[in-house]
Amino acid sequence: MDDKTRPASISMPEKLDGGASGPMDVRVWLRMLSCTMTIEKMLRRNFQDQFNTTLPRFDVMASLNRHPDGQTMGQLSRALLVSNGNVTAIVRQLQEQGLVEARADPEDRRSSIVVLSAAGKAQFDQLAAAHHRWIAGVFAEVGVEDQTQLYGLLATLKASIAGKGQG
Amino acid sequence: MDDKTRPASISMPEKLDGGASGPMDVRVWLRMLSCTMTIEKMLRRNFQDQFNTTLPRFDVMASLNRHPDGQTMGQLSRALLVSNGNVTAIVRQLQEQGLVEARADPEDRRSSIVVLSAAGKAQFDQLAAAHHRWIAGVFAEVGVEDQTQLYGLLATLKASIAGKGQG
DNA sequence: TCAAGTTAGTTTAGGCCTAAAATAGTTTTC
DNA sequence: GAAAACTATTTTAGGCCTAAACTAACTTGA
Repeated sequence: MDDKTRPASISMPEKLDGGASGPMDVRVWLRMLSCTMTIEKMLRRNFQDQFNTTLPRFDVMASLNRHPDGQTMGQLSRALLVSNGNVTAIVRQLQEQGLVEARADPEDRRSSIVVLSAAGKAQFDQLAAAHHRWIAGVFAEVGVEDQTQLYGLLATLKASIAGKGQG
Repeated sequence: MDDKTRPASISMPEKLDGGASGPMDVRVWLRMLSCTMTIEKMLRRNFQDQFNTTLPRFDVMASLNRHPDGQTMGQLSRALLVSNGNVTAIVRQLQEQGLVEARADPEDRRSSIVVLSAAGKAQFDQLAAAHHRWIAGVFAEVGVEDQTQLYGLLATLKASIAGKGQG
């Protein structure tokens, strides 16, 4: 295959995380975007290569794992912040693989309640362990103090975002 | 339209940024992911609503703006960390709108060199100004000290990522 | 009651993205 | 100089994602 098709799997987008030019807020944003995209890309690739699954499917399974009684499509959509139609497609795939099951909602015939199957739960445990290993690898050289500080600063950013409209 | 289709435009994915459970590194990752996705979503929506364009197209234009002599498809692909085929499609769209031009590479007939057109440059200036306003809005309540600290911590993370393989 | 409005979910059209295969041009090596 | 290897790019198949249109079912209120 043409190996140039695939960007280096664990390198930073140099041009995106521009050196030291421009206003500080934009520089922070570009660096955060660059880190996030790089990690996300690594996760996607690892999920694909090692488990033949995808990050969005993992996200759905993780959400269902936190809700043993199941969730409706709408609850999944809101929890994961993806569109309703998108959830439809992802859940359908998980259903085809027997990883989740849908049962009728006794209180609302429009809804069905999606739950992790036994097979899904078993697979999720493996996925979650691997996911944690991968994240730990990425943060290996960030001390726990720095992690805590980062966590706090991101809370500040999160609050700032919440306070802002569209611009 | 069904307004539930569209997730709240500027809220956080509660379930993703889980409360205070799990290992610190995963918590940091989920919070960073959540902030990044929220900001990215806001940018996409604003680009769409206010300029009828998209973030990837802006990224290509930004890269070309930094390279007045133009870039080949491969250079764009590497700079933006997206696949070659993807660059092909985005550049084609920009070409159709007259925002970029492609000229033959005199030294390699396989390549063409893409440059921002005059119209493209003019539009980019507007887009960049708006982009900066939006980012400034998001970081409005994050003090410059905090921004600097965040920038440094992300550098640490970036170095940690670079030091790690696939897991 | 029953029409109007609301809500849950699916479908559709279209953009983004990747990996892999295919095409075309360039370089290397014998 | 020609075959082999390599490189730049495009094409294709398929997953992710959204907004908007649509269907079906529930709720409300006169």
